[in-house]
Amino acid sequence: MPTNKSTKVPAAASRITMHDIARRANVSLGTVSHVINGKVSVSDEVRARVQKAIDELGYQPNHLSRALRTNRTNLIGMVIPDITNPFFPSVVRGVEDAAFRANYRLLLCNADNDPAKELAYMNDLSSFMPAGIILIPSDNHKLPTLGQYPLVCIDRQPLGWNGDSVTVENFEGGKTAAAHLAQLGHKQIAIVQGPENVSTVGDRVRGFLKELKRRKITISPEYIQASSFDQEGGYLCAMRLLRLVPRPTAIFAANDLIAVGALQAVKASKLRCPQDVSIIGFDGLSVTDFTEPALTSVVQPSYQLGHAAMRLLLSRIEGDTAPPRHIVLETQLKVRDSAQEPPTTRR
Amino acid sequence: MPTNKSTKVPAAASRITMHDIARRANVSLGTVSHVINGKVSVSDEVRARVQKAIDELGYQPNHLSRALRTNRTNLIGMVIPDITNPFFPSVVRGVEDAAFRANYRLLLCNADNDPAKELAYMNDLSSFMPAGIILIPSDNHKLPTLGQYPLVCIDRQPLGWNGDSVTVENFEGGKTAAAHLAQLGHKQIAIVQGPENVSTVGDRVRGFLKELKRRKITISPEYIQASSFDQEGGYLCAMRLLRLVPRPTAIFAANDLIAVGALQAVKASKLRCPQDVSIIGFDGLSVTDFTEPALTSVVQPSYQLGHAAMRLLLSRIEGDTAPPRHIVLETQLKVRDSAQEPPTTRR
DNA sequence: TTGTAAGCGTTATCAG
DNA sequence: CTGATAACGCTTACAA
Repeated sequence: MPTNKSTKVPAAASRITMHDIARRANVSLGTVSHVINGKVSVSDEVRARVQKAIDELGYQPNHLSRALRTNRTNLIGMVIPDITNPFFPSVVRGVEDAAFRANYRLLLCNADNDPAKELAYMNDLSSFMPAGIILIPSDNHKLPTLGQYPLVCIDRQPLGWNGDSVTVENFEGGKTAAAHLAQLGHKQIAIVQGPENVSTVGDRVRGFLKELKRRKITISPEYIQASSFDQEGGYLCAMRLLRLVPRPTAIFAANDLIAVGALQAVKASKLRCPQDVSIIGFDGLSVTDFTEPALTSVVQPSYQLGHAAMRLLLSRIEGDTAPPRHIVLETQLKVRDSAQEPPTTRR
Repeated sequence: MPTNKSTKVPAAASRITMHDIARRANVSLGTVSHVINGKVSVSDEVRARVQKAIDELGYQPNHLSRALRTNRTNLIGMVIPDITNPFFPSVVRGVEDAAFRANYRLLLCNADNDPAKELAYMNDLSSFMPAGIILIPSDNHKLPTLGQYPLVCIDRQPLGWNGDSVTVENFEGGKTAAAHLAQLGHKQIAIVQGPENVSTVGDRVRGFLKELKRRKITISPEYIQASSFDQEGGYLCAMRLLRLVPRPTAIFAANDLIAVGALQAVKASKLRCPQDVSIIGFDGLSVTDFTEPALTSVVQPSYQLGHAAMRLLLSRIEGDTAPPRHIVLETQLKVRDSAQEPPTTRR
């Protein structure tokens, strides 16, 4: 180990600054700035000299000092509930791709499904002077008054939020799922819904029920179970449903993890899916490819969700002051192997 | 729509600064800084006055200007191949949790498995004066000379990299997998390995082969297939293997997605897993819970990988100048249902 | 077309 | 213990 009497880390070799460029190119600091930003015209000769110096010294502008001056960074704050939830990575990717193309960078925060942590992050983010923020709320709690940057909410909507948003047609998606089961001939249909304080869930279930009603299919209260948004919850709720008499011939799960749990419950009950019980999920996670049978599911365009949100945010950043926009993306039924005709009507 | 003659967005209400605090508390700017940073002692009376002003005005320090002065932000740059790959989210989460606790924030970049994009991001990151960088390399390409901040490499190792790193015992993990299959009685064992330019893969396969050799189990070259790191690759390679005579009784897959593909190939070939063909994967992704049968796999501690890397980085940030450290985490065999005795030796 | 200088919000040095 | 003041690296009027 090298002897080092000083307790301090030696100062890192400092970066190349515009001063260095100016000195080497024999021009003033302002001129360097002019060629870099291209807002003020500069003679070709000087421009070339400056450019040469930039290349030779490998100069890279300092985002921070620039931000301090212009009052805005090229940072986009993104606050999500939990990157570990398989629905979110592709949303994040959608945001990042759109951001990267426009030369913005992503400051990612996991609020951990904790509104307090979410708030802490939102406040903290403002210290970075972000160009804008994208939020996937942890639940539908009310948002405190925001800072001075544009904000777009994705997926779930905070209570009373009427700023920009990008969501999917949860209500329509629910209807689609109901129509599919009804068309297959199901009459005994059960629902495993998710947590009540998540706005998307309510919409899905309401759409589902509405479509059933339209088709004069009634569903008694004990056929509706509320679960957490995971596999265990789906398993437990489905177990309860499968013991009912008459046993439901189909189960609508409010998301795919619940659907996977329900599938396991069917198997654990020595029943077959889809021959005895059909299952239909929501989300279109890739895990639905791997189950046996592959899950029929209402697919959300998760990547598009992020991408659209970022594009909307960009327009705000560029000064678009139109009234709040609410972009709603379509869902799509992906028919696979977990739903077919109910046993009684089978030929 | 409101009439708005000006094309410019009205200047946002500017944030509260230290000047505002100073004015309200009737002290100088420097004094405010002193109470905030606590490095210089301040009389209780003045401290209270300043603190009161801070609370009343809801002051939050500006990270950017602070960074400009101190030459360091509380940002951690993290460059990963693709957040959409199910192995990475939990690594990211591990990093973020450790970072958050120490009051650092995460700047996340998807290099998209593209070394050029990776390099671009690494350069760009330095413009934010990050306190440090965590990199999961896209492949084993050589790293260019880095900037002045500490860097920790996770998982895959760049060629010639001898700085700090956190990896898992891929070699040992491979041996474990081999030992498990051998103990079950398998003799006809095949391998579907991943891309050659990813350092982790080679280690897994080498460990696997070494253990087989030690046990005097030979494996002919056509039993080893190279696949991409995904399900399709696994499916195709496994299909080829299953047509060989004698047919392998077990397949070692270099990662879980490959294993899932292999499982589908077994089913498509009208064979049963594990009765006819055993499969063992690597990673311990949650998808292995959902397949039928559930996959036996060598589990990597992905969250720990990120967490340990961030803690190592923190120690560097705080000035630890010890020689490069190479942390190697253990893998663990998770025995589930996809591997059992080969058909011939079954009682 | 080029240069000068003020200022963004902090920290840190040095007098008072 | 408190207060001026320079400096961090950059942008931007404005002057030359």
